[in-house]
Amino acid sequence: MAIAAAELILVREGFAGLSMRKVADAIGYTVGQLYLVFQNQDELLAIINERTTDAIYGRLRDAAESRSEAGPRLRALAGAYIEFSQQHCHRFRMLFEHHLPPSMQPRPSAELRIKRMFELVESTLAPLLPDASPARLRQTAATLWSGVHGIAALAVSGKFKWAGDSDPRRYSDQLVGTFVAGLDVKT
Amino acid sequence: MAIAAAELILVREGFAGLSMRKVADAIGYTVGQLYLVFQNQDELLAIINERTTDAIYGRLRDAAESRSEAGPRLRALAGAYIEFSQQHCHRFRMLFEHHLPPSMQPRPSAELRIKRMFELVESTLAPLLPDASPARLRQTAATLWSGVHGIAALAVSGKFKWAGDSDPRRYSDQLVGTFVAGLDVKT
DNA sequence: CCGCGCATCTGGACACTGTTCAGTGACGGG
DNA sequence: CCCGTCACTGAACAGTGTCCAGATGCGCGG
Repeated sequence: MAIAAAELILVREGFAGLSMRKVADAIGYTVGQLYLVFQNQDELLAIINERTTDAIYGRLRDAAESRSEAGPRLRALAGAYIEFSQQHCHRFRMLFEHHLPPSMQPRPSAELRIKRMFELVESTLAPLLPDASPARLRQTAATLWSGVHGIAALAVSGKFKWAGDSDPRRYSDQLVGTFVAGLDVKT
Repeated sequence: MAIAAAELILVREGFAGLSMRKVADAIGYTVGQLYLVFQNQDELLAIINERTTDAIYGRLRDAAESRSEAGPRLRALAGAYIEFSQQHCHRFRMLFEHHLPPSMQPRPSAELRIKRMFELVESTLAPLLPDASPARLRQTAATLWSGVHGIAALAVSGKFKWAGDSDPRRYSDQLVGTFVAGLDVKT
């Protein structure tokens, strides 16, 4: 399958080294044939990104099931996200660094997957905010998860190098822990 | 100057539309001449990124001076960061989405600038953690700032669209506010 | 078994990218 | 006036995404 070959190239050579000709060569196809299957390169990349989103979601779900209490569960979620970003840094980076041209709108299935991920965070966070309105719960989940994502993004970019300690798990644990503690204060 | 022209193209056409030929044409140079000034395209982009970092630093410093109390000051810092990312989304995106090839190591001045930015956050955070060790202070600053960066990054990518409320300032205020409240709990 | 029609696929072509470098031109000293 | 040196040019190379005229193969009617 073309998608599998493309993912292999992505993992091995990174986002910039992923060209249509390489994918075609890898599976014995012709470039032209590839354009009969995919509308253009962006569609292929978008499909890979959806698969990456699925993979992340799977990791998060597994991590959530490993703990029952809300606090540790959130920490496990964040840790799984960080870990995925480190292990599959090229796939992770492409997911957030590749942008569709304005002429192409994202496929609806892609937005569904993002929504599903946020909802997982939301439902994990819910027990900690029993009295919050749905809107507030959603906003809080988005805030916390953006923070976790920021740690993953900067870690993957190597911007933490200046700090002697470069284990991003420590940052995510501290972020989730402190944020949750702060939530308790306000209730 | 070539850099100014390149920044103009970047702002108008985005990161992907910034080619050496366009820069050369814009200032009446020849491509070859550009390669006498810059070693390659990556160096030009790296220089622009340094200027972007400077611009962000300036905004943060101004924002820090507008408030005296630590809490509001941190909120102002985060707000300025978010605002910059929205106003100069293309420059902001290139700063974090363009990666030097492994063969090129970053210029030392670039790392200095990043360090300077983190130190600004650190010194603003210091009054809230009077008893913390320098290492812990540094880690806490990195954690908080990564979170703020995550909000900016996701907002610029349009990943917040699914949430009805898309004003990223609200997220940053909540993140900083809750995080600081959480810090108080632990002391 | 032959010949025709159709769908499928191919490989080259086009416009673009970063990068290099042989050659052209201008300018100044003898 | 001639020659040397230097700056500069624009063409060339290898790569990219994308498209399409034409070849190629395949099935079916005769």
